[in-house]
Amino acid sequence: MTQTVWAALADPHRRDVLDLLAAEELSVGELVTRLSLTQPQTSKHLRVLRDAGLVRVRQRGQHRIYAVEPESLSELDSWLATYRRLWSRHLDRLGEHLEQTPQGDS
Amino acid sequence: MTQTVWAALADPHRRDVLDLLAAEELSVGELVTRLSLTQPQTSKHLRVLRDAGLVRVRQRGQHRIYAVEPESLSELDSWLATYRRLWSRHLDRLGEHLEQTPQGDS
DNA sequence: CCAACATATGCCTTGACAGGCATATACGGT
DNA sequence: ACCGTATATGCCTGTCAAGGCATATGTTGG
Repeated sequence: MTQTVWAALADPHRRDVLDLLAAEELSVGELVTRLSLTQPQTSKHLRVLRDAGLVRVRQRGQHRIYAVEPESLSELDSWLATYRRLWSRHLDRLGEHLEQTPQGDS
Repeated sequence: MTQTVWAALADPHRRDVLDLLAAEELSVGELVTRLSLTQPQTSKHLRVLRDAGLVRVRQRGQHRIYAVEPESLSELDSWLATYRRLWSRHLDRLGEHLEQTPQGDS
C-alpha cells in the first residue's frame, strides 16, 4: 500500500509528472509534450501514479485529464514528521529556526 | 543527488532502519536483531543510506554506531511543500474548523 | 602476531522495472 | 459505420537492485 506510493515516487520521470500536475491539470498529450517522453512511457507512468492514488483522471472529450491527488502524500508527510522534529531541533541549536512552529516548541 | 535519497527511501527495509535510528543510535548488530535481517543485508542497506546522506556512522570500540542524518530529508520536505499547500487547501474547502475540533468523530 | 568478534564487501542468481515498439481500445466528427 | 485522434496495453529486452552466501576487513585483547 504505502509501498506503492514510495515506489511510484522513486522514479524521476514520475516526480516530473507530478510536479507538472501540481501546477495544473493536464492531458496525456500535454504531458508528453512538456516532458519529451514517449506517449506509451507517459501512459505507463500515469498508470503507476494512478495505482498509487497519486493522481486521478477524468475524461474530457477524447482527452483524459490528469490531476494530482495531493492527499495521498499526506502519509508521506506524517512519516516525515518524526524527522522534521529531529532536524528542526538541530536547527534550533543553531538559532536558525526562522519559521514559526504551529505547535509549541519542544 | 536527490535521486539517491528517493531511491534509498523506496526500500521498505531501509525505511525501517531509519525509523529505528530516528528513535536512537544503534550499532549494526542491534539493527540486525531488531529487524530480523541478515547482517550483510543490513550492512548493504546502511551503505545505501550512508551514500544518500541519510545516516552517519561513528566507531565505538569494535561497534559502528549509526545515527540518522535528519537534515538530508529537508529537501524531501520542501518538495512536499507544494503538495501540502494543495491538500490543505482542499481540507479548507471541507471546513477548516474541523482540525480545531479535538475529536472530529464521524 | 593470533584469536574472536563486529562489520563490510564480492560474487552470483533472480526478480522487478523502465524503455522501445507495435498494437489495441476509446472517443468524436462526418 | 468509417476515419483520425488520443490514450492504453502487451511483448520483448536490457539494466539494476536485493537477497543469499562466502569471505575480506577492521577492532580489541592476550
